[in-house]
Amino acid sequence: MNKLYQYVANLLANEQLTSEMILENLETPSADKGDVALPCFKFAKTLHTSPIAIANELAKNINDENLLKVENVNGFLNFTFKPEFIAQTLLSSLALDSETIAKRNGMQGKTVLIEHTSINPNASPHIGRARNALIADSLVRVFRFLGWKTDVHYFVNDVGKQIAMLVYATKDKPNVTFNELLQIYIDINEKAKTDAEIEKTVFEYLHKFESGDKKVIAEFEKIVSICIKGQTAIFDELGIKWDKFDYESKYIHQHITDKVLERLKQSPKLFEDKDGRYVLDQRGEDIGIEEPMLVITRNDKTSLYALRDICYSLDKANSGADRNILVLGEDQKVYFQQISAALRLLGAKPAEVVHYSFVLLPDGKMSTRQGKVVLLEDFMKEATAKSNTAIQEKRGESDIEKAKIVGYGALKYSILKCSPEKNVLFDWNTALNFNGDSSVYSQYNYARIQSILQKANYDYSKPNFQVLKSPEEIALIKEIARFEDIVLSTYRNLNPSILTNYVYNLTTKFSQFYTTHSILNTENEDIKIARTYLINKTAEAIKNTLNLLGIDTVQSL
RNA sequence: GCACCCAUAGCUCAACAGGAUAGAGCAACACCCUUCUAAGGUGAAGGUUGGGGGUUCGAGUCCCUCUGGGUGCACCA
Repeated sequence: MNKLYQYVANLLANEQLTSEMILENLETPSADKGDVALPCFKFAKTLHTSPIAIANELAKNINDENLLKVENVNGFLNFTFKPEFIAQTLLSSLALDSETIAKRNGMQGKTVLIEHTSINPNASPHIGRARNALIADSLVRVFRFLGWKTDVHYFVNDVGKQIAMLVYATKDKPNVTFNELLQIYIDINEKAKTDAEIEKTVFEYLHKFESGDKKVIAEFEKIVSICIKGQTAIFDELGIKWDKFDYESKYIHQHITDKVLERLKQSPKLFEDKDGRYVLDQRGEDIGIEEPMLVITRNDKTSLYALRDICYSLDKANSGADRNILVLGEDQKVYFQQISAALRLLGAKPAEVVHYSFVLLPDGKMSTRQGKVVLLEDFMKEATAKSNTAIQEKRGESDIEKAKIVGYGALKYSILKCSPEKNVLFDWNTALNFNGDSSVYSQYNYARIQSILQKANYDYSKPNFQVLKSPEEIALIKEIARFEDIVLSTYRNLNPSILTNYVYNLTTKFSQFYTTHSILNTENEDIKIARTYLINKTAEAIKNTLNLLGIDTVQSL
């Protein structure tokens, strides 16, 4: 909570307007108007007076040595503080570390289960799927920062035609590698269009797998293992990890689907249709289709994906976690509503869902079949190559480790920058832009600060905050002080783009300060020490925000 | 056809729970490196917030409607 807001609220509170009522209405105006503003319009109804009169009344009794001026502008009461008071107030109460912020907000020790990505384990992920992992990974980091224990899950869809197809297509290729699978998958799908035998054999495989044929299960496991290893290796390179991989097949082989089906049979909503399949009648539920019905078994009463997903969702709901979050593509919106309705029918609480829209290319949608995709791996390579070239030009020698930090940062930033509900328009130029609104901008300025701090061979741990009073210093201090609220806002909205906006604004304020004021070459010792302290805190705020986005910093760039 | 999401500068995005004169970056134009990293800074230019109604003291933000894009509409996973 903004300390200046609290100060104003305490200053103004009276019998009619409690400090809570005032706090609710306070906002930050543009810098030329003041530091804190109170719009008085909402009080007009309850107090039966005009907003302007209320503002005048409130302003009348204010006599505070820390205020420079209080102005009533058409019902907005604007407060301008003495800069040294702002510096003192905000910096003395500043917290940027996880421990303090977690404690302050009382979230320590709670548990959140987050399921994400869970893509078909049949090929290398494209950047559309990566959006799922990137959003979720940032949320995991935010929860962890706020003191939560995180439990990150991946639901492996190891049952299904897509795996059976790969098993069929690779049966004569004992040493098939992950990178070959995408093309093999595309080819076999093409071939199956004209050759009906393929489909028939594939379904035989699937049937054997489901009914427990050990040999076929081993073949499925081999392919799935190659896929999961291949996919997680890529995500691992980006620092994205899971705690647990849950296999869909478990719900079949351990007969959990049968047990849940028995429970569903207790409900009048479940019926057997004319073909002998079990169907949930979901009419009357808030589901965005005309006649919502969820078919959960085949006519031989074996499970369809929906039933297995209900079983899995039940497990997650009953895991004991305080919160249960699922990051899911917008294509699954209606389907998720259906699973949620089924869960409620069983007396369980559905997950909280974060939907994201797809990544589009300049000439339209991605299409695996047309080969019109940008693979995550290719994006990673391009980003690293471009940043390494830039490093080479600047430093005279290449540095792959640093190039990866910079390149992967740009990759993550370009995708996380967009609010999840909006489509990301991917084009190489924007994504690999290392100037302006990009992660590189923040990493670069972070490195600038580190360079100064290395030369600052004096103690700056106990500064006199009150010597910081220039507009650039105050603007920077205010921005740093927002850090805690920004993390909480990201947490509340489950939206990492709040972090990208913040780190860019914060860095801009630093860069403006940096170009107008000198730190090491300042004559006045007090100012020199206070400024060094300030840039150290700036660096900490930049680093922490970038880390919450899954982006690393470098000491020099 | 029905349902949900989105539409803001030439392009890509902001605008904290409706608040004051809608902000950045990229591109294009003009400046600033003998001073702590120019992957930087400054200036000028760029807008009827897709169209039309409504609610409100106040609407990019809420409601209705139209247009355009994204997504989905039982027996795939």
